[in-house]
Amino acid sequence: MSFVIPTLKTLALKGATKEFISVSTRLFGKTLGISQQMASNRLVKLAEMELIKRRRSGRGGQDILITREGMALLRKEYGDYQRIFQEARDIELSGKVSSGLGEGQYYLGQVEYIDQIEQMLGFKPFPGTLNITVTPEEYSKLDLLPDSAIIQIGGFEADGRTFGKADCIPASIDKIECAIIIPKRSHHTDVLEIISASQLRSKLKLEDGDGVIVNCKLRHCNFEA
Amino acid sequence: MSFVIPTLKTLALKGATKEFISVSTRLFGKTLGISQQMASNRLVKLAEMELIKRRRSGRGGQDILITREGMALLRKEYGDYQRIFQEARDIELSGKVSSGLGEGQYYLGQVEYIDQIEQMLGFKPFPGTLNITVTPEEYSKLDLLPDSAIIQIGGFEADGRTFGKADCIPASIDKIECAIIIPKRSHHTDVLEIISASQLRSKLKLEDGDGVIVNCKLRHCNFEA
DNA sequence: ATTACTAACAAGCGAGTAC
DNA sequence: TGTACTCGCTTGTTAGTAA
Repeated sequence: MSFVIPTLKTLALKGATKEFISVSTRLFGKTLGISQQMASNRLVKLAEMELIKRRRSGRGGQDILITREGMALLRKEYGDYQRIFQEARDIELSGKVSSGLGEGQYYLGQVEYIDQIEQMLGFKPFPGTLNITVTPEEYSKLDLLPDSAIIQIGGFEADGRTFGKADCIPASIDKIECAIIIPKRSHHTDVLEIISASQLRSKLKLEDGDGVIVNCKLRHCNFEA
Repeated sequence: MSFVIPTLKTLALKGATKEFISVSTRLFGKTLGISQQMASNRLVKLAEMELIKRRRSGRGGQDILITREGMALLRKEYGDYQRIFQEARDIELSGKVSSGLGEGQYYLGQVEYIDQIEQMLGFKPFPGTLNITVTPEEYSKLDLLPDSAIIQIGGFEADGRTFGKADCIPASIDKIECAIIIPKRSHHTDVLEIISASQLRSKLKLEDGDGVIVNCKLRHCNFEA
């Protein structure tokens, strides 16, 4: 699957990031230095992976648009290069405090999750989340994070039910240590759920609609064991 | 050769950009999701291509450092992503006017070169170059340019001599149209040679040591024919 | 513990071709 | 024009192993 990134990148450079662009397999193959057949094959596979959307256009042609997942892949790649050239400005997400129970809330009622969070993040979470509504553009900044910045919370089974996995991203709000928690299954793109050792809403005197900035913590990545 | 970029990128993320880092083929393979043998193989090939430098370190280990050529490759890749995410700030190189005959000068005495420049760049070059001394860091910004921004001037033979190729990059200085000319063979990393329709030195009233900024022109890239 | 060879296998690729 | 299938050939990959 080593062709995925270069192929996607080439499509992105042609402008398939925002709208459908017309792509012929012959010309596309030429720009990639491969045959028409392989170009066709790659587009088929990319479509199967749901990294691009394809649409037939009159007399045999086709139009291509990169999906959200595809863009997330490219954005992560971009983040890598920013880090290489040390222009990785800190990743900050800004949004507004909002009410409503998120799914992350649910995690804080399960002992297995609480124990994992305490062990992995170093604090015992307050049993409640602070919800922050962000724009999809802000949300997509999370894709810039390297894998090393993401802490996986494992799922488990209890009472015959399965409890899913979640990603945690260590962060801070107004210098207060916290973490973004993202349940693996559910894909919102507009609300961040924040956990912390204390109740952030009262500690920071936040009310619905107040603007907040979440600073994601980056760690240096080393070889894995 | 599709492994080159991902392998180099991984090494860069580990810190092989500035100094030798210790790399074991087993662990390196693990981070790349390939076998120890393949990791070894890739490092050998990267070294053959002179994209990395290798050095043995005690009891079988090895140290890796990415070469200038390797970094140039990564920087070009980085430029692509900047363009995808539309954060491609204009590429500007700043330096100081200097004297001395550059090699580019030589091109402007050959009719075959003059004709090509006029045809490709749209102006008949003044028979002399403006030399601009830049830091290696500034110079390396040229690696961010996409291939589509670079115009190739072909070589030729005459009088039993071979005359080499050159790259031209359309640019401007103080809104005056010009181009950077880079002979293919010679690798300076500290002086830019500028050609233009008129004598820039007199037109812009420049003297040795004056600071100038060269703005590279980017064109939109489309599918090639 | 290393690195890197060889041999067997798998995956990637392009030519030819059908639609 | 266009896409995409099958079929050989080539290349990439791993296991086993030597150093």
